[in-house]
Amino acid sequence: ERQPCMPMHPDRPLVIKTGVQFTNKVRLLVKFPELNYQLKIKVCIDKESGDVAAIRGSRKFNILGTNTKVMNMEESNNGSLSAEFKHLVRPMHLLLAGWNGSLFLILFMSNCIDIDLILQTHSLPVVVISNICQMPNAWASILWYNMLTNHPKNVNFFTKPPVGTWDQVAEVLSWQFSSTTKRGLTIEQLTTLAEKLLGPCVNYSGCQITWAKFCKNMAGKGFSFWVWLDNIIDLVKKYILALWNEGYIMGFISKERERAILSPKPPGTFLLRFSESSKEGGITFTWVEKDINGKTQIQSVEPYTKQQLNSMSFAEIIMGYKIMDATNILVSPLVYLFPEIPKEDAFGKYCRPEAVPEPDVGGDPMNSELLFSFSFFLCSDAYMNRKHDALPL
Amino acid sequence: ERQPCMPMHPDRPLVIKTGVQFTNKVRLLVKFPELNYQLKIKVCIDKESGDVAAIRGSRKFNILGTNTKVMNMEESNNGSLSAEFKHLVRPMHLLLAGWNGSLFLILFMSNCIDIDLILQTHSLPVVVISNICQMPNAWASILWYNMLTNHPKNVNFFTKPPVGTWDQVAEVLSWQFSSTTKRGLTIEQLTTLAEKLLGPCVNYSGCQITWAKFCKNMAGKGFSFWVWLDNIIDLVKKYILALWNEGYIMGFISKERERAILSPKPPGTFLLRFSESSKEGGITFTWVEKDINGKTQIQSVEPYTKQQLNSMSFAEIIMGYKIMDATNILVSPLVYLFPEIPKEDAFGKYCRPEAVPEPDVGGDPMNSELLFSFSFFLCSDAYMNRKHDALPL
DNA sequence: ACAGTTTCCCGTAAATGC
DNA sequence: TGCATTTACGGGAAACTG
Repeated sequence: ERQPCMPMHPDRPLVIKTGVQFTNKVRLLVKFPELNYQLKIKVCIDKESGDVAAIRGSRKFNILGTNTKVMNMEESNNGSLSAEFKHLVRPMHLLLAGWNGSLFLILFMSNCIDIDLILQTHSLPVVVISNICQMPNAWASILWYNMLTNHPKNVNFFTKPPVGTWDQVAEVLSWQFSSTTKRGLTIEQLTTLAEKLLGPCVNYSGCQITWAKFCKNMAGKGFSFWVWLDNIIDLVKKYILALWNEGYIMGFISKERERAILSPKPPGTFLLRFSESSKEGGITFTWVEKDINGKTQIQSVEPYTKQQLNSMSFAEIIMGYKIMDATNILVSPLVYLFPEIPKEDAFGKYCRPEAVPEPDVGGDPMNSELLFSFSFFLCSDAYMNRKHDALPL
Repeated sequence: ERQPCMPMHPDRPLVIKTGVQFTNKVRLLVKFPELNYQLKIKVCIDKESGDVAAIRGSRKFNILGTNTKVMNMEESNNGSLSAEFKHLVRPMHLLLAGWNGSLFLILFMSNCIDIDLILQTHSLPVVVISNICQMPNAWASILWYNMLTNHPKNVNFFTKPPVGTWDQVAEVLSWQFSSTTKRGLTIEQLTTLAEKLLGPCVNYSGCQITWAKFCKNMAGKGFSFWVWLDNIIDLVKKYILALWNEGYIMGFISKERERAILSPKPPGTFLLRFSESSKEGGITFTWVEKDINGKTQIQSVEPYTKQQLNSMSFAEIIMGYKIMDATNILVSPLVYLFPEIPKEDAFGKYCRPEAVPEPDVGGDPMNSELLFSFSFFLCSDAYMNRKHDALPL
């Protein structure tokens, strides 16, 4: 049977794209020998509560493919029953009421109605998207939900989304980096982000952040804080992963603080920072130089975009960057990566034969506990990865 | 009702991609007033002959969407009957036996069996592809078929594909340029192509070219003559259309002839030519210069690819190209476009504000006659454009 | 093993709906 | 009218298959 190719976002469970396959395995954690070979599981997707009653009158979503399966013995797992649903494609019309209300449940029910417990379970709330461009917002919803509630099926969560504290948000943001790269966010980086969300403040701990602050357009900008940050995460993963993993990218630093830490440094000292104005994610460098009068100047280039990084690696750009000096000679203004790493030491090894980025980054993107929900004795791995990702339960 | 967006290849009828919509209109050219409002047309796709008998036992292709339509009065067209089939999506399994045998027919049949003529028609043979990367080969099949036969439905044409003469092939090749740009191929360009196909020869007229020569991998190369040329056509259309339309691109010229015509010219004379080694389509320039000893040298750069032309237009590349001269000063080796057009006159206007290519190129890619087939009184526009292209019949 | 063919699905652009 | 959302489909890459 055909295996789908690796999707771009295997690390973002609980988001389903219409027309894209996903799989889901249901296991029976308790053995009922008399039920072997006759337990059927039906799957459907709905906003309802999970009661069997709600299944009638079900509407809006079509789950394509077989939606009923007979559970069978699992070889690997001490003989417990399981059923794996594949090909749950789901393409057609749905009535999403905007992002806020668009949480759904995937329901699993058994045909076992002759014993007096109803075997059923469901996923955590999922978000359905129709185009990959909706992934950032969808993932933001998943993050906010799991950050702020342990409720297993509150599909109306976003009708009045709770506020989070900066401490919670900070943990989630750092985790978004650490789960897909080898490095999370430092206190300094997080403080810069806090200032971006909340304005200047002595201590951000305990400050409240609304869903709107997190995911609605920032004042005067055409994009939200999260979309901006998510594009930076994407930039890091695809273009500058090695440099990020090495810790060479300060990334999030305010212009004021940048000036403060660079000014005392010798000319040629530079740091790498993300663009604040670009929605698409950009990275630039800022360096110290002395002007003709010997006055210290802080300079930087226009941020590099993903397009530009396609044709040359950022390490090569840094190593090769030259400007015209006062005597009309081309010189590199970049000498020491802040605080004082010679740029050759930091970036030389990523230049020569074509800086090969390391695409293998491990890490579970979401605390496993959050992703499972139990109801009676049925268990669904709500971690709805595509088929390549065998989930050890 | 939704209109699909403009496909990339509206100029390549008779090629159908699985999963992509196409439309087809059937008209009744003779009026039978008593038949109005009760004439139904059924469509199907098959390798068979077009006999009604062949419809039973039809298999392999699913035409999705409504495959039966009632013909209705056409407002614009003096009250004749017509039926337009939209959404003839066709996605699933088929049994193609390789490119050679993969011609199919689209059959249209009416329900009118109470009068003793059977109203039916069919398309010219079509090629079904499953990925756009198969388009070049598919289009080559269509070209070869229509170049060499007038048979309306010889689906077995490629079981023993006839040879063509160079004269026929030359006409088709030139037409591939003239139908999508404002300029066909000159005798000189065609002669270069003939030499590539047939080797050195005094007079190519009457020489025979096999299907294999045209469409199977060239000796020692991983691609066919046609794939190479088609990628050049694509390069021209997408990246250097204006320059091509102006006639600035000599393009096809052998290295020997290039040397012969450039050598007598003053240093700085250059011409533009396509890469012979790149499957993907590349363009380069070759110029005359004098070496330190005053000896005439012919120089050229590595061909520019589509990737590189994405970030800078070819005109800008030409205008900005500089090399280090003997005294270590950057100079442009390009002065006169062959024979003696100052490069500023030719390319200056395509540089400044971002060379805006003119995407509007008219021209019917294929002689209309070839594209229609008639059977009794039904007529199908086998020119299966997507919906944007209203076909004046 | 391999090459021809199909499937998968992202990402841009266009169309649609609200 | 504008914005949110969906559809269309090219294109790169993986998977499949004879």
